[in-house]
Amino acid sequence: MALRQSALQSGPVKEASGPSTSRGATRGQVDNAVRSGLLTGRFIPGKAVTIRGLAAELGVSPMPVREVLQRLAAENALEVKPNGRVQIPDMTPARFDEVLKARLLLEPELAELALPHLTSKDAKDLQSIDDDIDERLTSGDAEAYMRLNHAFHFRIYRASGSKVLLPLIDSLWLQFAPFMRTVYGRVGTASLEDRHKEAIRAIEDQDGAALRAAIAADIADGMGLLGKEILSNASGG
Amino acid sequence: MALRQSALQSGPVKEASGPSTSRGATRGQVDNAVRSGLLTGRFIPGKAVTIRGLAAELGVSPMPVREVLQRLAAENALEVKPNGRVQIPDMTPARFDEVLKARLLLEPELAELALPHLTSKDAKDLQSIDDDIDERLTSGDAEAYMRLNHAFHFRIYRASGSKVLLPLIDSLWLQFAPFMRTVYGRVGTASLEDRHKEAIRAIEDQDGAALRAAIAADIADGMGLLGKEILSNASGG
DNA sequence: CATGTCATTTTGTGATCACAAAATGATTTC
DNA sequence: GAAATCATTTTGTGATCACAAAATGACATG
Repeated sequence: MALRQSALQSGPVKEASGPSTSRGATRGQVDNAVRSGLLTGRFIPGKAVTIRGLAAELGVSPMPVREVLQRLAAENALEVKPNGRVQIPDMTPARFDEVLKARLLLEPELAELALPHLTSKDAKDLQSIDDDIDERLTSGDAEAYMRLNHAFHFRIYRASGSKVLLPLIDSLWLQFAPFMRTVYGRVGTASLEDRHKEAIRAIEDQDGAALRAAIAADIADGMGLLGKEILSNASGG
Repeated sequence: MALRQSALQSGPVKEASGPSTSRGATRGQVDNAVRSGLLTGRFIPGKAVTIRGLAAELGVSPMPVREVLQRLAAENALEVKPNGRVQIPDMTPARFDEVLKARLLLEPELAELALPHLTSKDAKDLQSIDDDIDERLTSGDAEAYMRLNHAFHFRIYRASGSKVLLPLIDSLWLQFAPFMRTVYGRVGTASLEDRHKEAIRAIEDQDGAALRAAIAADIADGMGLLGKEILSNASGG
């Protein structure tokens, strides 16, 4: 089993909704399930993901699962090995450096692009999310923390209306999230600090340079913790 | 038909090679065919791509085509419309700006990362490619030019051994290539100038800053031509 | 002649099947 | 007892099918 805890979902994905819904609904459900599973760290790096297994778990046929796995493999969220097996890629120091570099190049940029579209209501929503995050950090709920941290960042990025940079960043998050989760499992979340409050302040002030700096610092801090861990575990199995 | 000229391939994709080859060979063939078709501009923006059509054209069943299209859609090289139809995305001014910005952020960076791995043999190969490019430019063979220009850039980028930045840049090229081709179809390739010679010189000198500058200038020049065109054709049909 | 309607065709989707490659585990062999 | 071998099971892949949604084009209607 490639999952950390229980199933991604208890029952079949479509059941009591009558004549189903729109085109590609099942694929969309599977895609969402796997994607959010990756982002919250419910998949373990190195573990294989089987088509039939996932299909059974989600109560669908292998077909939509096959397409979704190919899709995520194209985003480098999954790795298709030469024998066809699909697994969550292992993190390596080189890979980690690249992800960090790419994040630092793209995310501050997109945040600044989003800034003009961010209203004071957005700032309040972000504040609310950040409050939740603080709670989860102290309670040590890593999965909830990851979900909320993602929500915080992408609440900002999505405001940009970006159709190019946003998907690139999406791919990056899918790549480091599973590894991030394993680190939190080892060192806990208590020592985590973020620059969310500085980011919110920058949004309220509509200060582009400050927002850039806050996002960059947030990335550097968060990834710094991960970077230390990766060096101490050569091939963390 | 979504193709510009003839077929992507004349006959069936596997035929006289005995018991076929490795796992996922058919999918790989289809993927290569469509990918290189996109990069050389054989697909027209806005035109729909049908699964059965492509399958018939390549002489395979719809199955591997479905997976490949999903894959390319995940890289934003194709667009899955709400009704399930797959088409080559239309270029918009906003999209264009983002692609340009992303290219300028990522490609000079990756080029510099690749620099230490680039030998004098690579420089010679690049020189050879660039000579070919000059020929094609004067002869006006847009498709060959695009293929060679891609080969030039990615010969550099691939040397980095990157597993993260390279796929991101891959996605970007897949996004602007079809549009690029339509522009060349209108204005020709004669007016094209590039900074390839400066890049080669920088590689020979192992001068990181110079390589960055050459790549950035090459991107700005090449995309500048496209940018002027997009403004004069609101929704380029 | 333009417009709305309806039958026909095309297309994407999800499911199932058959097959070969690969992983797994028991068994044999040294 | 460790290692190699072989039968069994699991898994991915490509093909085919049935179905519903959507596109297409003919036709009727104003």
